Amino acid sequence: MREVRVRFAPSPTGALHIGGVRTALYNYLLARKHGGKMLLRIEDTDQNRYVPGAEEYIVQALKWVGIEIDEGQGVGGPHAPYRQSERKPMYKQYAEKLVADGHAYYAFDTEEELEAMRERLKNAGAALPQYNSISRMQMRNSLTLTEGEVKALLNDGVPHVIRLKVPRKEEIRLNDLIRGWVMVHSSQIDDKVLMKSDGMPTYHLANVVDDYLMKISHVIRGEEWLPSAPLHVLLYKFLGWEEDMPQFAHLPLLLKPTGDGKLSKRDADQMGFPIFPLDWVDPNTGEKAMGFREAGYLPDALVNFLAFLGWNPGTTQELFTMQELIDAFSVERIGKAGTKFDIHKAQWFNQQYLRGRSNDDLAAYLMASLTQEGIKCDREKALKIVGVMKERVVFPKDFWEQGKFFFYAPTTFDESVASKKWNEDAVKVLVKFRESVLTLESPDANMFKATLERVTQELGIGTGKILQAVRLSITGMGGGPDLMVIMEVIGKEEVAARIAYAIEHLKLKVA
RNA sequence: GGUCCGUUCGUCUAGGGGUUAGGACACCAGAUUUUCAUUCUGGUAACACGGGUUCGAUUCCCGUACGGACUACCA
Repeated sequence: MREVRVRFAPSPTGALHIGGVRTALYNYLLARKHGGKMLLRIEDTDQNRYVPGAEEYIVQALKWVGIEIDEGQGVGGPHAPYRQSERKPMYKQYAEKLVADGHAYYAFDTEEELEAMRERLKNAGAALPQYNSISRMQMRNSLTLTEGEVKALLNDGVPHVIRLKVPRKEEIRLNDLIRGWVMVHSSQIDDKVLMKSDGMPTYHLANVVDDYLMKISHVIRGEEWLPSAPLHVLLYKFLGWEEDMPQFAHLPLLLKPTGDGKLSKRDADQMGFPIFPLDWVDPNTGEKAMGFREAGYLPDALVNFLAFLGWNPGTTQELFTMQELIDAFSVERIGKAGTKFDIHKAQWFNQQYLRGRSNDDLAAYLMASLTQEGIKCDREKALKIVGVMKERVVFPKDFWEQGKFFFYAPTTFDESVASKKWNEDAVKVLVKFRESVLTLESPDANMFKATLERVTQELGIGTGKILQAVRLSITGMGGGPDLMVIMEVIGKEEVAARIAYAIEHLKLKVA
């Protein structure tokens, strides 16, 4: 079997879309599964759309999610350079060869002439107003001009492109790994530009030439490429590379969560979830977008989630490490239908992975948040907080955001809880509890608990009846982790102070 | 418009000529938890439609509908 060599070939026109990450992931999984190579090639043949920083972003993003590049931009390799703009001189000879072999031709038409042609065809009621086997005979190209005229134009440096001479009647067949045989008639394909007038190849030429030169065995890419895949097959044939043609696998698209249509940044913004792996600031517009990383997603959770968007192992196992994904992966099990993007599932994965982290790691997350807030906290305390919060967080930042009461006394109290649970009995208990607590010697959770129970017993009030009021006085909220542990963490003075404040503050409300 | 691709619970999906159509997320209910969350148990919920083929079709075939992609000297 041929060595598996796959490539991820993004265009540096902005931040890497999450769908792109999934494409890269599937490529990577296949490469690793078969002990093959994963390449990264930058497809920057459109100089107009180049966005500074995009390439670095792509490299960083792949690195963050754990997709390792064996060969390509950023790491080098035997087929360098891996940036198509730097490979510019290599493409022309293949285009020229196609011309020499009668499979391509020079075209000198101006933009206006092209526009006029389309207009004319449209008015004539043509199904598709394009440059093809019929219309090309009315245009200015090396098929209609004499050899001498063509030479003269070329010598004069008249701007021109090289177009593929697509056969008039030919059934083009393509065996896609995911979709099976796809048949397209050549009459449906237009004479695509192969070399642009600026001397750069178009995607179609560059992609085929590079995949051949880099010995790519499988082309795994988004479904948006399926319509032009037959064109690529034609190119392999005309270039005499049929034997080395890679296998194709066109991935189903990622769709927006509600309604229909391709997932876009707009949808993500509207629904408040990220669409890029990392934070991104558009250098042209200055527009900022939050990344999955910054939103608190763990890379292994994101990878697991992404892997399941369009693929499944055929078992009921849901949680997979990268290595397990590699072992279980197969292109055959990739689905055909588009996949709606459900951020809930991503959150669930994140929660699962976060729980899987050691308390030491989690404490580190919390301490990082605290440092940002300018709060000092020793490791022991952080460990305690993390231990009691672990089962209730989705994101690392939740330790801080949902646990602020560990560091700040509440200044406001949840109205609905106060109105329901704050009453004379509660206040009675709190007053006495506060006094008792102050007499304790560095109390732990159990001592707080014992004290509270003793007080309620003495007053003949059920602990359950007033516990939420106690919680309210300490945290300002009606829910949260083990209250006794909270008290242990903040200490008896703080407990006493908060109770006093709460009694004072809530007095008016109740009266 | 044309070409191509697709269609199983709300979502991701398993399955596949005869099944109580399975799982996960979400949702709902009960239990546990002194609260909330967790956890556990249970529940609601799907084969787009119409024709064939067949003893039998959700599964195979053909249409229709719906959705998507593509239709640039962009990738």
